[in-house]
Amino acid sequence: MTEPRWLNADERRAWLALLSINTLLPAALDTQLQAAGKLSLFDYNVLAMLSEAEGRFLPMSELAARTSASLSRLSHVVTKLQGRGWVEREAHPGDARVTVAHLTDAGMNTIVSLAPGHVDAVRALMLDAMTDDDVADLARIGEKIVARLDDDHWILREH
Amino acid sequence: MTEPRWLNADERRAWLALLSINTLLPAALDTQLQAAGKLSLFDYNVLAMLSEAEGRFLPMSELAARTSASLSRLSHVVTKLQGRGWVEREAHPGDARVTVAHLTDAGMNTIVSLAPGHVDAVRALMLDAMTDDDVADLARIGEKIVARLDDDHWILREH
DNA sequence: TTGTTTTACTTGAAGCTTCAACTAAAACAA
DNA sequence: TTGTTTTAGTTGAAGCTTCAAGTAAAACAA
Repeated sequence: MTEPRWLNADERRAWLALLSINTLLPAALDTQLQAAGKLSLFDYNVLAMLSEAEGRFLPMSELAARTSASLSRLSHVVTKLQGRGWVEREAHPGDARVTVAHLTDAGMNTIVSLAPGHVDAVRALMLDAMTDDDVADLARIGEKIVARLDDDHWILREH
Repeated sequence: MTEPRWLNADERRAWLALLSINTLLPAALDTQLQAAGKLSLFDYNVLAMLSEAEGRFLPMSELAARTSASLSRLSHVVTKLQGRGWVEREAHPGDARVTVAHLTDAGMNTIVSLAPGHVDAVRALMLDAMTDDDVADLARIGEKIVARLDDDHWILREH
């Protein structure tokens, strides 16, 4: 019978802080984006990832990877975004299994108009609380955790 | 016309890492808890916060604060946990507006049996990826962000 | 070639969260 | 006291996410 190793003080502080950030930060960003354009943080990220991709399109699988989402979740959301005229589904020329999500001009205009307010919110809610060293530390530690959660996560790919 | 200040490399890395952790970590912990006891991470935290409170009870508002949740969300979840016999609702003696949530013996047994597996998962998914210094840095930076999001958040109260 | 497995995605239902509206008691103001 | 505001919580509906099941094409195996 092995005693479970309990959390020490720093471990507990780190874990509880992450848990709280996890709930509060997306909620605050959702509120901002909902007010600015009636979309969620996840919706925004789908549009943002497409806007940064070459040709503004990506296969559903790749888009799911870049938004850390399940294919099912993404499929439902793309259907919604398609209904708003921001995204279109297209066939992949080489592989008939693949669906390509394509950001429309209307979708591009939407993200361009929302980006400044969203970035301001990210700054106001977290970055402004931190020194430059803090930001560098968080980037380093955050990427370690991401690597542990998913060792070939797209953000770890060298650019 | 002011140009929006865009994110620099470290800011972008920190933000994208946090966003990914935010999606992947709760999902992985939900999976573990779902398999171990058919409950969500949020359900677990409600039970955990009650189990650590004196007398194993807390007003709904205080429990909502300690789980970073809205009262509405908590109310729905407490109804569900009540249905499973893990929590009871009681009247507050001094203030008739207040509902007190009380962890039952069955609820206590549930959390005691789930805690070791949950802590192991938290270790495996994030803490084991970090050095002791990383953990201390994350605790410090995380609490700064929490303070920015909610300046009198319960985890910042001195103990 | 034919059968099997894997990959990529979609769908509908069930469960969870948010939102707006509501109730009721406590606190405050005149 | 009476009226107003604030606090504490609940509820139902709408929207979102997950889950299980399904489709169809590509890859692989014999």
